[in-house]
Amino acid sequence: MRWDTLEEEQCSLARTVAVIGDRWSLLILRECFLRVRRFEEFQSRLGITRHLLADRLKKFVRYGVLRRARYQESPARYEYILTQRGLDLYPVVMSIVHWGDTHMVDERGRPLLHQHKNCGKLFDPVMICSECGEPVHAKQVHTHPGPGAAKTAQASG
Amino acid sequence: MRWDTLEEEQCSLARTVAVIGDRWSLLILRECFLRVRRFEEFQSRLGITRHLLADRLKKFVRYGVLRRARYQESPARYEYILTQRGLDLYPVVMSIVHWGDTHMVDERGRPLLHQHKNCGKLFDPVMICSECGEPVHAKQVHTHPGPGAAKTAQASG
DNA sequence: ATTGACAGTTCTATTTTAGAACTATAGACG
DNA sequence: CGTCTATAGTTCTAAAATAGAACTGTCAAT
Repeated sequence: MRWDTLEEEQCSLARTVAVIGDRWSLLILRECFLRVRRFEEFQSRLGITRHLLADRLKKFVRYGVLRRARYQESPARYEYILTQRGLDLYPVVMSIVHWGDTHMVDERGRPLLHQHKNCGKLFDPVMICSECGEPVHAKQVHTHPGPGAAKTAQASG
Repeated sequence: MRWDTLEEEQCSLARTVAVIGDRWSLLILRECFLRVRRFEEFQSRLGITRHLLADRLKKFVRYGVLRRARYQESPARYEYILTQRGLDLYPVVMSIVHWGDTHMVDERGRPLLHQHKNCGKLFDPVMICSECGEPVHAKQVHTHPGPGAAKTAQASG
């Protein structure tokens, strides 16, 4: 398997991994959700090399996760803003953060707390079933091939 | 930033990314949730090089995501089984799959459908607030420094 | 005695990433 | 006018990670 064919796989996980499945992409995405938008700010907060940052931002724009918006004329300056497609990655980011909060914190506790504006409380994300509303756990799920499944027996998810 | 210090960052996302934040790790994890447990089966399903597979499995064992269990004596043979810590990564995997199902499918549709055994229906994962039970979206969340926050202003999530 | 299954390890070539320097535009400073 | 700073990149070489293939060791079956 080559990485440039990853997005062509018959697997929604593999295709998403083609977009966000490397370390810098996920860290850049974190910054996006913390309202960072500009090249210099991404670079200085993350310590990423400018080369890679430019590459990853281009990739996100290409996949429609970010859009490049001019915020100033002469000299033209651009910032990177989450699209709806990018905002839809929020559950991915939050579930990653939540696993870290649960399993990777040190004795000092969580680095960041999340407040739900709607109810005002500090919260954790919970994954529920869209149909019955109950929390879903790995062992309660059966998978079946869907319409886009590969013909041959193949890993998909 | 060097990758070996990623897990020491004051950020639950960065620490989790140290565990699962590369392409092969996420694909291996997918296979784990599809009940794959053995070296040869991971290798043949994924096409990953044996070198990297051995490396990633060791890393998962080191982080407590998988445990290496002997399933046969003479010759000793081992398989890799999700721990509770590993099972807790299910929301991460499902949210990635769901984003792919929403934004990356081709005209044939989803490769895989998910059935919730409890209610019997095909479902999508939905992220809700643990406190009020309502779906949570990016723009409805405020973040605050927690007890484990770095002293200096720093990106965390 | 040979083959095959299984779970790795070891080796070299290629690709990716790190780290630093460089480019370009334009306003502010003196 | 000439220099400095801010911003958003691009280009270059060195180091690290990954790809791809071959090899190791144990034991059962033929």
